[in-house]
Amino acid sequence: MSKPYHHGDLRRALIEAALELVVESGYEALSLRAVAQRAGVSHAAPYRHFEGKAELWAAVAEESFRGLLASMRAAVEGVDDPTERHIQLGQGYVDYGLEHPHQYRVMFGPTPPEDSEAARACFQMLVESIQYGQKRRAFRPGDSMEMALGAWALVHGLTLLALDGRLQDGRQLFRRLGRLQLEGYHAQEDPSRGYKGDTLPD
Amino acid sequence: MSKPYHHGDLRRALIEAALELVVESGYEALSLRAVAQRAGVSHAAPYRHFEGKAELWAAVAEESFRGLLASMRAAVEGVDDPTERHIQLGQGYVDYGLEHPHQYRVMFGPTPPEDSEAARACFQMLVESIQYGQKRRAFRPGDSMEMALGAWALVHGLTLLALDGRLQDGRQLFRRLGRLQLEGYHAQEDPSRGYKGDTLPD
DNA sequence: ACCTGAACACCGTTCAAGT
DNA sequence: ACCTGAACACCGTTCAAGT
Repeated sequence: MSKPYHHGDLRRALIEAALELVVESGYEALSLRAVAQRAGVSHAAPYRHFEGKAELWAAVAEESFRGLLASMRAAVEGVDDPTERHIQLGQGYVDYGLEHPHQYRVMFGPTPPEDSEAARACFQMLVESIQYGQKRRAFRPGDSMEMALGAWALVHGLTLLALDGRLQDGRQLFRRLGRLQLEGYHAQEDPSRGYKGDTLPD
Repeated sequence: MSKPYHHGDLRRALIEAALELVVESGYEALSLRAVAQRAGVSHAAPYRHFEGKAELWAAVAEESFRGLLASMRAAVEGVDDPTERHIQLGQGYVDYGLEHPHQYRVMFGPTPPEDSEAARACFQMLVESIQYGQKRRAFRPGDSMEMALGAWALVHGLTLLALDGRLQDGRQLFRRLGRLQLEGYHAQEDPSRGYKGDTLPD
């Protein structure tokens, strides 16, 4: 009989082993040979399932993006107010990064996955949160993708600065800075600021 | 006679060699052995001047932060209007990152320098730009360090997303998003938003 | 089809030995 | 004081050989 990781799913076992390694020993400890050893196969075996180190890392990143997506989804669960919802979404993002520092480094490290489905879904959540606020006329009209990129840049930047030890309390800081950014996003009645009610997208 | 790099400044020569290597061959090619070879010494020689790879990388990062500082200084040269000045400052930041992608990755890579004088000076420029705008009552009062962190997170996040190929035109995008963030920072006469003229710091 | 073991060309780091 | 050369324990990747 074949061993557990020979159920035709050594690929899966290697990803699991890589995730464990990265969580335990950090970003730098992730070597193909160590992963293979943990999975109980020879150091050459992974090459039957991945083109090389980069592809295994991309798989770990994809897996982690799914975790990020889940954290964002959980954070907005049942929140209806557009501003609160958007803040919660950012909070879910920052929280995931702070709680999974090594994985976050893999996700945005030197070898980011090129076509990550989960990463796109995360960004899509930000875009939809903006559009939701625009539909309710809580946020100003405008390019929702662009405004979402601004939100992404803020949470991404804050998360990385916090992980680099350049921030005191990234979580608390985000709550305040997120609200501050939203002040710029809020609908403003003053016409001199360019608000035009009829340019709202559907 | 001793060779050029033995002028008691092999340390300097190693940093130069490392910078050249990182610019030419990128972030991943930076190995101690390659640096030593380029400087024309044995692979063990660097250990007389640096504790190890991390310390050499930190030196390269410090050098690069000085370049970032210069780019920011040049960008605000002669700009008096607080809003324009702040936008220019961010532009100088983003531009440096986009023009020196590999160095930027070293600066904020897995081994960020712990006590970087130049990095502190960069952040200080952001803080002072906020305070300058507050003094002229162009920006709302509030914790200038916190507002500067928001600005830093935005430019840092945008730069990294652009370097990861997740953005189309980081430069143009920053101009628009920088202005959008500043809308939140602008002084607002509406008292319901918490503006209090007398809480301005000196 | 899938995995192994040896091999190759690299690493970072250490250390006795040279000048 | 400063550098070298050999050595050690690691890498990623390739490939003939085994089952």
